[in-house]
Amino acid sequence: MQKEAVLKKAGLSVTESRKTILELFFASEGALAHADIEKHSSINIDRVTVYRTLQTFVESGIIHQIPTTDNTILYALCKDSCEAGHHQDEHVHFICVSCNKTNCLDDVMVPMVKLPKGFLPIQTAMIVKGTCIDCRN
Amino acid sequence: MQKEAVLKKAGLSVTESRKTILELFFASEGALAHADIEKHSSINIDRVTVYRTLQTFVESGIIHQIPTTDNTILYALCKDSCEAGHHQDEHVHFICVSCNKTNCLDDVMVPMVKLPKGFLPIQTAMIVKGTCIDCRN
DNA sequence: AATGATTTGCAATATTGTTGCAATATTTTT
DNA sequence: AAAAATATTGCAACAATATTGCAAATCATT
Ligand SMILES: [Mn+2]
Ligand SMILES: [Mn+2]
Ligand SMILES: [Zn+2]
Ligand SMILES: [Zn+2]
Repeated sequence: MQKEAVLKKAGLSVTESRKTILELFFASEGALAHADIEKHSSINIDRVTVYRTLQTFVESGIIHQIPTTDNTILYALCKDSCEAGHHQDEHVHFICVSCNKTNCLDDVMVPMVKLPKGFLPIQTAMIVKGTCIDCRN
Repeated sequence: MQKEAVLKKAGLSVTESRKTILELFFASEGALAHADIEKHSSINIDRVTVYRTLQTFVESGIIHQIPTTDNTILYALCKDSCEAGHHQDEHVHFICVSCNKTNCLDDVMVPMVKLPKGFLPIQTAMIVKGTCIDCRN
């Protein structure tokens, strides 16, 4: 889908900042952190705008978050099937310890897991750390 | 195991800060973030010392990290079987969206998952968000 | 108790995140 | 196509979080 189409489908205004950030996600192999976006965007986008755009994109179901253990949040494009408020991204995420890229393994679904009595699951994330296919040489 | 024993087993000096922080983990039901420790420790521990202690504890296999999507890192006690450099904590973590506590589900192991050719896993984390047993009333 | 090694707290600095508000850009209406 | 209404952006100021070097204090060893 085109940048503008994605924004319009989500009911968002089409602005330069949003198109530029979306462009970055389209072009990127792996997931992006706030800092990546601030550094690599073609035009200059204010730090605050980046924060707000990422938040808007998450809420609109355009991108999803990937938890990490380094005080950053990673973001990656959602499938078209994701919608505002209701994400459908239960695939596994792979963080390469060598190149440090994070991949969405779109074809690997997060397996169900049986929880103790009383725990009611809503959403499950699975993050695998290891060596990615590009780094195994 | 006693506080001092834990530290000695890890080959660490036994200091007031370390005992106090360890105490907090023993007393806490759920996982702790840096901020929790800074706020709730009985004696006053400098912010920098808290950072350094957490790092040391992770490296020594005393605590393990839990990834989140809110720019914090959560920490919880490891099993006795964990050792420096080589953690053995592949259990599921449960974050309650109501009370916001994070539990180690020590008895729920992270299931294996088949990765695409070429991806070599080292460690897997699984975080379930939902409603915990205490909040289902 | 004295020595040496490690840890701690402070200060200074850097990085990251939040908020209000006026200026600008976008969408909708006329 | 212009005007009006709405939404977004950037700036500034601030708050919160994280990092580093170094001297003082604490801890382990003798
Ligand atoms: Mn993903
Ligand atoms: Mn745990
Ligand atoms: Zn790699
Ligand atoms: Zn709860």
